[in-house]
Amino acid sequence: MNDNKEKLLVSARKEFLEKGFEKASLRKICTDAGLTTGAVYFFFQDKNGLFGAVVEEAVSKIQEIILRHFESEAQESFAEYQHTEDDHDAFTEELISALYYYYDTVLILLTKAQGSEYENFVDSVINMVDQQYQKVAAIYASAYPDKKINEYVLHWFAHLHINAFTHLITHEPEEQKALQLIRPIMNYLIQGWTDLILTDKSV
Amino acid sequence: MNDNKEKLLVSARKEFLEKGFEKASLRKICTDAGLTTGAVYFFFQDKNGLFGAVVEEAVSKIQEIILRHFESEAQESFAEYQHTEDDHDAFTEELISALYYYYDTVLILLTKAQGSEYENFVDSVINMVDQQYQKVAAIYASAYPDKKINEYVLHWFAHLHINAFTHLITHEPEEQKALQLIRPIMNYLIQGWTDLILTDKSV
Amino acid sequence: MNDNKEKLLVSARKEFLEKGFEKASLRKICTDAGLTTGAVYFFFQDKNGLFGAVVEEAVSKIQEIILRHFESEAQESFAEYQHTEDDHDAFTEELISALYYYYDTVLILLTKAQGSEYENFVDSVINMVDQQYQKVAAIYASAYPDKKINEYVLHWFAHLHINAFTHLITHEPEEQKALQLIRPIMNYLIQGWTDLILTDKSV
Amino acid sequence: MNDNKEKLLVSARKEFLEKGFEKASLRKICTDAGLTTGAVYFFFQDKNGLFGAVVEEAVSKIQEIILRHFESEAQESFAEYQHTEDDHDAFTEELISALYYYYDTVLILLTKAQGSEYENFVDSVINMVDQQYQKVAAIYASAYPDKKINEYVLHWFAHLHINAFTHLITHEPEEQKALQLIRPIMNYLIQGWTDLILTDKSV
DNA sequence: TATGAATGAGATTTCATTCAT
DNA sequence: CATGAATGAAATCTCATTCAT
Repeated sequence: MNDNKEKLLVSARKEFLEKGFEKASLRKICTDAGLTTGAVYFFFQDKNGLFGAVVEEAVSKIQEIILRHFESEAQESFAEYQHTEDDHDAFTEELISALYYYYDTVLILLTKAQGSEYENFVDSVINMVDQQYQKVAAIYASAYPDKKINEYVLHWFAHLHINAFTHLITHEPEEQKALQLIRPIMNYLIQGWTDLILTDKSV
Repeated sequence: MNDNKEKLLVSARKEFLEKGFEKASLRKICTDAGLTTGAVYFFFQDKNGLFGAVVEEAVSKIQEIILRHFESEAQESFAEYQHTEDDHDAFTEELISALYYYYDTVLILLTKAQGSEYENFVDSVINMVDQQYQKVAAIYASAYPDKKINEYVLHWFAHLHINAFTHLITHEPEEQKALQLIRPIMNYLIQGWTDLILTDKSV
Repeated sequence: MNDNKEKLLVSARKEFLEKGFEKASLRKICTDAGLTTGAVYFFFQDKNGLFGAVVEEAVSKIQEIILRHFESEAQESFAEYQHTEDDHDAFTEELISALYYYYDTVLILLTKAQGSEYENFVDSVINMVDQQYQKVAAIYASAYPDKKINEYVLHWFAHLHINAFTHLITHEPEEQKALQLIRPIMNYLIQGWTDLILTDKSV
Repeated sequence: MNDNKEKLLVSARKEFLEKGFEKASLRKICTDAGLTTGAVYFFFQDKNGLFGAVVEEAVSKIQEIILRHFESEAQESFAEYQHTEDDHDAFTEELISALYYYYDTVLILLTKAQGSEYENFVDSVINMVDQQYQKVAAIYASAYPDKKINEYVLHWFAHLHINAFTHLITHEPEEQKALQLIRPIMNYLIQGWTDLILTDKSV
């Protein structure tokens, strides 16, 4: 890849992390990269395009991990589904690993994307999770005909699931510690699934 | 109170809600209120001052409710503390009531305050909760000498407690429904306290 | 005199001294005086009028002292003129006394009047001195027919004479010390008169 | 150097000379240069930066001349010091030459810099002179043990020395005439040194 | 491939002044 | 006698974007 493009990406990541998308100055990004203002427009469409280039690898990796996990879940029968705790752990670990691999970028995505085309990234991930949750909940529901799904709580849990990760990466900079911290939290979440999301139809 | 000041406040609230603090245009706020740009500076210090005037009532009401709840908790012995579920419900209801009373303003505070002097409002509330949690946890810990406190999870629960409310108000516009939704969630949170925050010292 | 008018003058003097005429804020002046913005326009024409009211007493006193001194000089014959050193001392003392009596106001007049109708006050005083110097020089010249007047130096001396006072008041806050300091300087100036201002016609 | 930058500098110098730093309008400067307002911010940091660019060459030239003169003085013994009148004349001429070379700019610096980063330029020059005067006075004092230094008059003479130049350039637009006028004045100043600055200790 | 220059629209803010009451 | 409200014009500055070279 072109040297200057890489320099631009590096200083852009730095600037976005410091100032956020909107307050980031293209002039400063270019100066820091040893280039001039117009250079950005050779390599990228515009400010948003630059931002996209900064985050796209992390974005697609994260999406890929989540999607893959969901697909594997989807192929399981309900009976199998009960025993996928190992899968779930593996998924959590892989996700954590990716989040910390792209640490700065993920931070940008989570806290500094306002105004950019990725400002809804977290929401979109939550939506993905939400849809998956709905599918899984439907399976559960068909297995327990006397239970019904609490839609709102289901949404909240999708939110919570992702929030557990975002809170972690914004508060614990070390991956190893993060891994230890996330486990009891995930268990707590799983427990909530059965306790909260499925409620008695009679109520 | 002056008529035009009120108009200014109304159109400011509208603009802040639509665009967020930073992208909100004073020009537009004033034009919408039928005034000229400089008028803001008669009634308020500056853009931040205007924002403050828009949110201050809600802010102090919310803080007052939380603080009052914490003080009442502080005056209870540990034995009593076990039986304060009613208090807790009352607190939750009062808070929900305030949040929905100041619906738009709360939404601004939660999602549109970036760049203003209130951009850390949610964090400051979480901190208040966090400190209270630490006190309560210390009481628990002294009651169960073989348990220790998981600090990170404690922080996360403070975050979660507030998040339960913010998620609610950003996803459920009707107060009555909100009240029904929040109850099982609060119970789930309380359960987490004993399950997650206090762990065996031996581990 | 009206109480509020007096208050206005006091806080105006303070503000002008701190910020200078242009940067002084009428709003602040009025607030400090416990009044509102429009009040100034009842008592005074405008900002310049207020400034004028602040300085006028000092201005006319200073002008009166100088003018009176010049008039007394004008009534003397050349022979007498040689012996007016005492007069000169008395003048110097009276001027110093007035300058320190109106200390703050004089400071404003000398260093903070830019932009006001009095921004040329010092220049106008220099002009008065200059004109007097021209008269006196003409008398000298007619007494010494082989000498001619160096016009530029004459101007500069007028400037210097005043500058000696302005430098003094801007650098020495105590009147007594000022009086001691000014004497040798005045002597030095007087000496320059004969040495510098009148030069040989042949040259 | 860029054409438009030069145009900007030219119209800025004109505007600063007419209105002074604070009242100068960037809009007008840019319009006069045939550019838009923002253009200034490509070439310069801000209004102050533009002002700096307008005056910096003159400033450093003037400082350099004064500093060089002081250094050469510093290397002389007291005996030699008595015979440096030629040096002094050369210095005066060089300074006058520079002042008139940068005529407009010097005028700006002397009378129109209020509010800019150069508003204390004259004072800083006076300070330089003052410090040099102190050194020289100390040499004199050690040569005449029965004399003491009059500090205030010393300061005033530093002021006067510079004032002689500023008065000249603000009142006499022709360099040749200026050169003729400054000589007797400098002599008068030198004479004052021995007469005024050193006084009998007994007094 | 990149530069350097410049645009143009917008932003907030300041302030003396006016005027109905 | 004074208030309180509002104006309106101007100010500096920021910035993504464009484009000829």
